[in-house]
Amino acid sequence: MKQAKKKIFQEFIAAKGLKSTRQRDIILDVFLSSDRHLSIEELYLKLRAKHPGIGYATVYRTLKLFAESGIAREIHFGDGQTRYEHLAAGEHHDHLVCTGCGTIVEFENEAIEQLQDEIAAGYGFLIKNHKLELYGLCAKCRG
Amino acid sequence: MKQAKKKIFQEFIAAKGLKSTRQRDIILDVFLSSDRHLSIEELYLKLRAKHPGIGYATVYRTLKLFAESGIAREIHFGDGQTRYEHLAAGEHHDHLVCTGCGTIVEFENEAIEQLQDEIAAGYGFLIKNHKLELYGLCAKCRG
DNA sequence: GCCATAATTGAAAGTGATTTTCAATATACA
DNA sequence: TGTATATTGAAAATCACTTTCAATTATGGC
Repeated sequence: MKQAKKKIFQEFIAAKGLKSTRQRDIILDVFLSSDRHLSIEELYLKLRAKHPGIGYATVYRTLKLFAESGIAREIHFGDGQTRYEHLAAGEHHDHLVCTGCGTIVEFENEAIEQLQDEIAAGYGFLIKNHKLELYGLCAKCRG
Repeated sequence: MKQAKKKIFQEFIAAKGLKSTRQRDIILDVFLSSDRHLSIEELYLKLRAKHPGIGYATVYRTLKLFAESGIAREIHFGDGQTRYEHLAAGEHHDHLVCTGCGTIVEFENEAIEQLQDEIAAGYGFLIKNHKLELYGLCAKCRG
């Protein structure tokens, strides 16, 4: 599935008339083998550890391309940091965020998605995507 | 209901040992008589039209106070702008955002809220608040 | 009202995250 | 291989706020 995403990205690059570069390969590789929900800063530091030559701007630019190509999604948890998570085609999930320790849990719920579509339809909207985040305290932090 | 919010804010100010100022009164007044979901920039411009003396920093500071006092809520739609919406006590709603024309529709759905609590409970979380935004095209923009 | 104390203000400087600029370099294709 | 064009890294610029600071303004006691 890592290979599948790499292939999708290569095709995206080719279709756009862009070029395949050493940096993009490295960033994609490190990105795909990282935890999900990594902030750009965290990914940059991880990259720098093995590949000191890679610049900040390149990481930003490349992550945007990942999102554009569909293999990644940008997420904001309101802490001022942008995060990207890698995503399989068609996959979708929402987040539970612990405001105590920062733990992030992913979940999927078909019933909620369906309700959303119904609500949207009621207002004449055609939903393209959505964002659902639940903020609270995890079991540990509830004390 | 505008009066009710003004009263809540006055009480908040008093309880915190803060002062009631001309600027805060003006900003609150303009804020409450504005469309919901106004960005800070938009509110600032609207304010400046009638009250040229009011500074940017004061608007930012005052909106934060509104949020703290409970009469307003900060919202982010991922366009890099912070918005504030005025809110009646205990009120909660979510948003439908048209990515075509920017129209924002508010909605409430008890069934979704309940499902959220169930999901959260399943992971041991105690939910404090949540954010649900549906992005898509409104009836007009579906064309 | 008058004073003293402390909060508030506006302008400007400072932040932090992200973007842009630009000259040098690398890639793709003829 | 040559050439046109995309990409890169470093540094400067931008954007949306936040902080600083000296001047101004409320508030409570007398």
